[in-house]
Amino acid sequence: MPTITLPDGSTRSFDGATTPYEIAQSISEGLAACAIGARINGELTDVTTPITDDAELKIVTARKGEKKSDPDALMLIRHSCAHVMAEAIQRIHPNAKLVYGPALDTGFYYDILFDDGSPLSSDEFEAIESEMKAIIKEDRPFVKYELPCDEGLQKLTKEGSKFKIDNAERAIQNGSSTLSWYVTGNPNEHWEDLCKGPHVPSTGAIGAFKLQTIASSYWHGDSDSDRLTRVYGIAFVHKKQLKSHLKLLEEAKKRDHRIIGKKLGLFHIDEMVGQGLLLWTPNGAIVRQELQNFIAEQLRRQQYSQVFTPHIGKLDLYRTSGHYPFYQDSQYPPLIDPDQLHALAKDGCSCGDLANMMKDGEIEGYLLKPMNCPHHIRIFANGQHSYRDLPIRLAEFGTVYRWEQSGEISGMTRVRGFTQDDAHIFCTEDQVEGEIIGCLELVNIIFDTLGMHDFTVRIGLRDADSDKYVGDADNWDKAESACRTAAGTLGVPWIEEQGEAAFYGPKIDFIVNDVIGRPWQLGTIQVDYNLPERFNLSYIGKDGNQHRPVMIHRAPFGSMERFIGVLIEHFAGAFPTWLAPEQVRVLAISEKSNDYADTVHQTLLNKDIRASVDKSDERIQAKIRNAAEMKIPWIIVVGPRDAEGNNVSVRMRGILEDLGAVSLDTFADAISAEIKSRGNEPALKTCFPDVKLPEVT
RNA sequence: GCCACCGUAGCUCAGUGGUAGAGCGCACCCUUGGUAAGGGUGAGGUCACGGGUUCAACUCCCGUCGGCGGCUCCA
Repeated sequence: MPTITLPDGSTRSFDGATTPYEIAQSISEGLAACAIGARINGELTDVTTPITDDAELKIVTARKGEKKSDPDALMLIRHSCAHVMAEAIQRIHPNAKLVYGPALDTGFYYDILFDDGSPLSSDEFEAIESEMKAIIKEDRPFVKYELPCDEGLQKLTKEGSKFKIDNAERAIQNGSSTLSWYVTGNPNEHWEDLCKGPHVPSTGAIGAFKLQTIASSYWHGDSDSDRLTRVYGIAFVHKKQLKSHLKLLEEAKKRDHRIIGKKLGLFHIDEMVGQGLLLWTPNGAIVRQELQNFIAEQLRRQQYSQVFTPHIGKLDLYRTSGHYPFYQDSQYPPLIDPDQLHALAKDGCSCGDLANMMKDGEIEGYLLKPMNCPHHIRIFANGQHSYRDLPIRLAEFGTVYRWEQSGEISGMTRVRGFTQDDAHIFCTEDQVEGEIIGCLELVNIIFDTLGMHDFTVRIGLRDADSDKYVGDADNWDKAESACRTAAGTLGVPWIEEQGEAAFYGPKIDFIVNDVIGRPWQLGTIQVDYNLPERFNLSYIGKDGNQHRPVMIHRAPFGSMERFIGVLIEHFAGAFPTWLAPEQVRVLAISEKSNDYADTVHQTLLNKDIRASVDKSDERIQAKIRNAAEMKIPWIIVVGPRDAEGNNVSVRMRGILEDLGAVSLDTFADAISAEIKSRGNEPALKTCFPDVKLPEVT
């Protein structure tokens, strides 16, 4: 007599074993018709999964008209669509070996091995899609059958797919008592796949789908293992959702910083200079400089001391810090001391010998710095420090170089040379918490000013069972609790991850997503017990004895490159006035107004506004369009009418029409105030108090 | 680093085994126009680079470099 509790709290009793489908039917035929799955006691299941005991039940539905579908419904549909796709692919490529095909938040994929020398190409998408459509049209049921593990393994062994055998073995290892298959139709007649499920009741429940891209992956993510072909797709309850999703993706692509960066002339990556080595072009340099000025201002307020250090340092420095040779694979090779190089050449040293010497660290020379900390440490170590001097906060926009894997390099977000908004704080154990809070305050101010509220905070804690960590347990506990307390001051949700700490201390990371939904770690705050030890740092305490300071590494925005890359996408290139490379463009109505346009231009320049003037012989319509395309926040149009009254006619980015005329001085002062206040005193409000900003930019 | 795909004018892209095209941009000319593309003319390309096949390669094959999408990695 199972009693079923529904999400609204109501209960229903049944005489014997039942299923979510039967329960849905008992509620209404309409509900049953759109039921595609269920959650039984929180677990996602088929609609046909038997219920024998009391349970909490949620019926997962997919209705054609709904605007937004239940995430559970999408998971079911996508997972089922992966099956349909696999069946379609195997119809076309009978020898394709299926590996693994899960649903994702963003769609689904299936990993497939084509070992008969006929790799899949996206040219075949159309053919696959039409097979899939046929399967969906047939509306064949997803039928589950189970076998005992040994019997199931026997069956798989007979079929001979090591991938499926592996999947089954993993399932058994994870505690499955049986193995299950899903047949798309009638057992022994139609296509089947080893699968834990759950699935939609029948293929017809897959409302709309599209194959997206073809990529590659490794079996088990192991680069020495089989290379698989991964086909990505997306599926929805109905066509309309698919259409709007595809449109969203298209819009997102337009925000891609690589596209906007080119169009707005923000940066350039040159084949001749090198992969992953970013050239900041004049417009991008302005954005970076403004942002650095802003950060530097905050650092001064927080009593940081700015330092400058060179881009290279002796290998010994990095031997002491441990960066060399531990991280050799991700560093540019050392610059060998010229004298030693000549001597080695004279001795007939081969390239192989040299490579081995480098590997063993037996050479003299310099390293392009992979981190700024060793230099900053040597600044601290130069001289004696009293506890009264602490904390000492050394800040630098320090450029570092790392040999990132060639396949990883992309746009501004993954590069080989980048400038961190770096600082190292040397403090006492008791000061750690306050210093972390200070770092987070800075993060808050800057994210807030930029309107970036969509980020995740992750605290990396140590794994209590591991002995890979340096520093004593008490200090770790203190530092970890300091991270928690500090994170609590941010006012955004944060997650804790055990075992994610660096070996030398706990950390706080900030993660944002780019337009394509890829997560990027921006900044990080890390407590470090290791380097002070390695460099034997000390300060004189109240007791007159030497004590070891604690170090905090913090680069709240990570690198200027990645941060601005993300920022370009955040603003879709439409930077707020204070950051915009070109803040105002003055358009002369005709040649007759060129002189006045020059006057206006000069007035703006005198107020430190980044303005330009367009005196080309285009019509005003074209000039406006050109300026708008460049996402310039303010366009002012000047003609004889304006010249007469010493006015300017104003257009603001984001508002489609002409706002009307305002006096030149009023405008210039208002823009100037907006820039100086970094957007806190909007010029629109000053010049046109009645105009309201549209909600969406 | 690995796999798939791609590389044609400054940009976006079309194209073919017989030495190349469009739109935008650029230059010049006409136009002097009050709020999101006025008109005309012209200049620009060793078709990424290096080999090979061929009577002939931008096109086919191999390699290198670079891009893109993944996988793996990111102190």
